[in-house]
Amino acid sequence: MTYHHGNLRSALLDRAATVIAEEGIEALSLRALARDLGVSHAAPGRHFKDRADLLAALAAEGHRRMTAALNAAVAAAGDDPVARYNALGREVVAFSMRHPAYFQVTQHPEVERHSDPSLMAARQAFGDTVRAAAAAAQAAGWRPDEDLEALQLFSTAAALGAASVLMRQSKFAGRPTVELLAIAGRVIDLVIPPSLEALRQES
Amino acid sequence: MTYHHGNLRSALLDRAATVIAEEGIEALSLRALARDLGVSHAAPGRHFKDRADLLAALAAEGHRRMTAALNAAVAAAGDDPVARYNALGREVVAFSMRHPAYFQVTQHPEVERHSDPSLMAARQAFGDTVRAAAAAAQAAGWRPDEDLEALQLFSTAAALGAASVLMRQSKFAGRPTVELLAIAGRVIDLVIPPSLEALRQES
DNA sequence: TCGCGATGTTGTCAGTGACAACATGAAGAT
DNA sequence: ATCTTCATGTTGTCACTGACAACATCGCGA
Repeated sequence: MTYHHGNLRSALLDRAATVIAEEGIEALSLRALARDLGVSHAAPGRHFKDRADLLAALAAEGHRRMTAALNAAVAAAGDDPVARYNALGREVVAFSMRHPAYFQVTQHPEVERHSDPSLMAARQAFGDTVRAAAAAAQAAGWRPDEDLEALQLFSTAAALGAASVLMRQSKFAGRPTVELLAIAGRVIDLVIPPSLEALRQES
Repeated sequence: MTYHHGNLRSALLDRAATVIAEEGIEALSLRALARDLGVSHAAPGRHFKDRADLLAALAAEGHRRMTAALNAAVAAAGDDPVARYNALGREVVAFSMRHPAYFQVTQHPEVERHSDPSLMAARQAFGDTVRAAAAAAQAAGWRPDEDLEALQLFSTAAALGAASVLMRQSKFAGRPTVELLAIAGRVIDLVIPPSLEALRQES
């Protein structure tokens, strides 16, 4: 019988994402992951310093995937900076529905306390993407007199907050994703209109 | 030596709030609470069915305290429904800073999955307070054409999301509370202006 | 004074995380 | 082909945890 799994680190991360999506972060157990993957209880310790280290790695990957998705959504939205930031906000919620485990782990307070370089770098890149899009929208005419830090806090809080509430409030459970995305879209439109043209018509 | 603590349930909840504020929810341990309070490891089991039950009780208390604080803030804001809802939003963030443990436990996904009747009632009362204030603000002229469910999601996501981000993002750590409340105030003003008069001047 | 329920206690079991020491596999150097 | 080294498995152990059982004490009401 072979001792070498060959790809255990990736398998642990993938399996962890499945468990988190199904049962939540607190249900994650290194020993259970090892059992699921057919290795001994100490094998995960060869790839991750401890349970927090695995969660940090998963959160780093989550941030990277989310940043990539946001950049893709922004690029697909054309040249209008207001439409681009609106698309970014909608993609935050869409991403959380496509990847509940990655989203949850990026937002979990236990993980945020972990000072892992890879995670901090991924978080920084996420912040840079949001900041650049917010600054461009403001420069184009959205809330020009507002402090950018407050604008950023406002828009990320609304998008991340809406994603979290839609994910876990029982009143939204069971509703079709397309309906939840529509509600989220209206929330994002309250944050920033869907286009510069729409912004001009508001004023 | 007396066997009867006399007030163990309350002491457990108080001590749990302290541990959560200092170390986070995942650091909470029933045995450690029992040690801290000088009782045996099984004593907490006489007051709470399990660890999740204690967290649910703490979250129920957190919701009750937050609802009371929101109602007080709304009442203190006078008769203008727009000013009242703005004050409610600011109080969400102020409460989270005064009572970090209660706030965290009300927002924790692990706790939200717990179907405890007292917690669900407290959550319902919180939702009723927010819904009533949002409906009154809308009736007075704030976003009159918008779906109330989307408006509510927008405003609660922004307020709760801002509170969470200010609490745990390292870029805000160490800043004086008065400064964080000022940033939060600007975020809430972006959700809803501070008065009906200010709302009229925007249009 | 007695009985009963509330609320403590000691004890046990299974699971966990973390770590140590040992075992195997793969890759590179000779 | 062989040897060495590092990566990555293994078994084992310890302390802590949650949960539960059985027993012990306390307080209150009859």
